[in-house]
Amino acid sequence: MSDPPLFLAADHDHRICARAILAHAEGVCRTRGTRLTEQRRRVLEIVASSHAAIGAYAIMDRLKEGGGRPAPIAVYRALDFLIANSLVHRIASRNAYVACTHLGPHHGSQFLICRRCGTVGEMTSEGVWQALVGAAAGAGFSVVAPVIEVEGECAACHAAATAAAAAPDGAAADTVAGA
Amino acid sequence: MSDPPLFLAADHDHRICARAILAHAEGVCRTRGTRLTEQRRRVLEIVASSHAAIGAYAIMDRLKEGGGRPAPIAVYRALDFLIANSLVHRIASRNAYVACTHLGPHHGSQFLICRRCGTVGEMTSEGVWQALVGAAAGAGFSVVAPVIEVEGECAACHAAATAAAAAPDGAAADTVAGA
DNA sequence: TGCCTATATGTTATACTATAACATGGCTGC
DNA sequence: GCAGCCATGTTATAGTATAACATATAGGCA
Repeated sequence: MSDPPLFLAADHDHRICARAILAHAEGVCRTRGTRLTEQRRRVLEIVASSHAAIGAYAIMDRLKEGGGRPAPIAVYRALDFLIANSLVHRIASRNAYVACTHLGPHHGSQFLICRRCGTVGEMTSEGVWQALVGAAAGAGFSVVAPVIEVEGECAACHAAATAAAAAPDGAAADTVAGA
Repeated sequence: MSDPPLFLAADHDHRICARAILAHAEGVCRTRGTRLTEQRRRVLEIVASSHAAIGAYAIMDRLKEGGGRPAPIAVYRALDFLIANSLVHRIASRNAYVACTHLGPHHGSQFLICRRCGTVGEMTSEGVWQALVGAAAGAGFSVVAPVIEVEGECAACHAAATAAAAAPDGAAADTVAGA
């Protein structure tokens, strides 16, 4: 079990992540005979430009920076394609989208969404899957497509918040926690 | 472990469910000193009128049948109150709402949504919770508010679909499965 | 090559979901 | 009564997603 960490340090070189995601997408499309068109590629690049989820209209705004005047439907079409090919995931609880970082076959991811920094970690826990399928089966329910999106705190933000709370009256306290 | 079944038979007397939900709501409000106003009660009645999730605008339409002309915000305010008091749950993956049927204290429900009949079963599996918290902790993530919404098939619909698929060329096949 | 077809994109309009901002009403405790 | 809080009314708008139809482009095949 040498899974890569779900949450990378804030100062990691994100270009490496983005490149890996794009390279993977090209491979997937080549294998399946589908087309990673310029528009789809640009949407994927934008979605993959950070580990936070991004909304469809924010994607559209980013596309406009490139000079075009895309309509919402263009973004949704690209997202539909990317989601159908498991290159992007929809975060239903946020109406937003993240690039898939689990670059291999698997059934069902769980998304860990940090409430402070917004970073989304994609987890594929066999234990969670089995617990869920087992519990559902106990109710006679057969699982098809689980949506598991967990709001919480990533390690870095949790540590920062804890440190801020412990500080007696430091100026840093409200820059992180706010409450 | 004598939990009530998550999915009741299609022909169950739903008035009993609805009455229990309303009675529970009255008890909760009495205990907390909050007010189950007429508007909130009517919204809860509508949400509790079936075990399927219902959208905010469908609730509004149902309210109109009663003669009023409620604005969307009125429905959302009532829903906010009901959700804050754990009397109603939001199904993020559907932008819809269901009445809480787990009438006691608990942390985090899992929702099983039948793709055929739309019925939502509310499950509170300790095993799923522990698996999720444990797996998240392995990534240094502390869980605050999980959203677990599982699309699948309830036992009744699964049985009906299986029977239809097994029938050689029965007329009933496409009335259930469609594909 | 040139046509044909399937797929992708453009264009316009609209549906669906949710909230902001401010005014009004009504209950409760003094 | 009235002060304060909570709930509701009213109007407007923000945010998310899709329908319907026209056009363009890539790639296969005669």
